[in-house]
Amino acid sequence: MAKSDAVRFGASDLAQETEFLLARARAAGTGHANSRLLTLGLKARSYAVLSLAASGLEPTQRELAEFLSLDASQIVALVDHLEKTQLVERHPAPTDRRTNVIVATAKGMEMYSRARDVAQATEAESLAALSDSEREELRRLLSKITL
Amino acid sequence: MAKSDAVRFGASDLAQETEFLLARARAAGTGHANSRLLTLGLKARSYAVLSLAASGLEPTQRELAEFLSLDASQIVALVDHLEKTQLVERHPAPTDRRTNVIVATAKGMEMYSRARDVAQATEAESLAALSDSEREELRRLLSKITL
DNA sequence: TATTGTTATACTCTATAACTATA
DNA sequence: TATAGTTATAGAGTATAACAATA
Repeated sequence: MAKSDAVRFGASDLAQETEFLLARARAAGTGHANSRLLTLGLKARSYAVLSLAASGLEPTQRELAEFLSLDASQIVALVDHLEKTQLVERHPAPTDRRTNVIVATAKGMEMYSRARDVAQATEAESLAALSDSEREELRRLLSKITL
Repeated sequence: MAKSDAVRFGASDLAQETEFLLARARAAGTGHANSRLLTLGLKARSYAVLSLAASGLEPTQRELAEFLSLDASQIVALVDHLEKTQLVERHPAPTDRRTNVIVATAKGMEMYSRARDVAQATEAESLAALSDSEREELRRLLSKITL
């Protein structure tokens, strides 16, 4: 049985469900991104944290948890790792001593620059079947339902 | 700090990445679907298996693994559970005694009918921000990159 | 030799609760 | 009382390798 025989299920009810297509697309996309980013010692999740740390927006850990749909305790582990590799730092917030603001170090900024190139190349590959205007439309629709 | 303060990151580079939006949309969608389907004793993954079992396409376990992007060993557990609750049956394939074909029982067909209604209602809710034509366009774009 | 289904195992991810220090 | 961060832990999801039966 050839590996591509399962394409016949493309006609199934399931394959018409947007939720299923969404899950399938992101499984493929995240898999791709993880294997590429791994060459830089990052994964999709630590890349996301690094990106926000490098944004200049000075996110707190609580904000990272909310925006990335992760639990606060997971952010601790991710920031621990990024801090250990000296890509980000925890800065005490001047207004609230309970709060840490996460900012990228110079090394982190440089790593982010490289990682973003990798991420964008990966994305282009994942969306290779779409035209430029279709990619733009997909992004528009996704941000409409998710932001 | 109010919970919705993290929307300010909507302007970040990360929020412009399709991969990130994809991951976010499916996390919300699968979460929704799981909690709704749980009232029927199903999850998104067992619903997907049941759907294909009920399709009349007679998938093998290997085909289920491939089409659902899951490992063969995970299919074993999912089919075990669905078989234990008498929603599907393993039928020996006439052409190859190694192979099982997974088919829905009468009870499974009836359950699928109800579960599909739930899944479609959930999907409509997840995509509430989109017009009908936008939903159709999103589905078209996703199936283009994933099938 | 290769493949289907199975079992076992380990690793990652995710969710929960409890604790501390601050507010 | 409530919140930010932390720790610990358990459950779910995922990946890998090895095995028996069959091709």
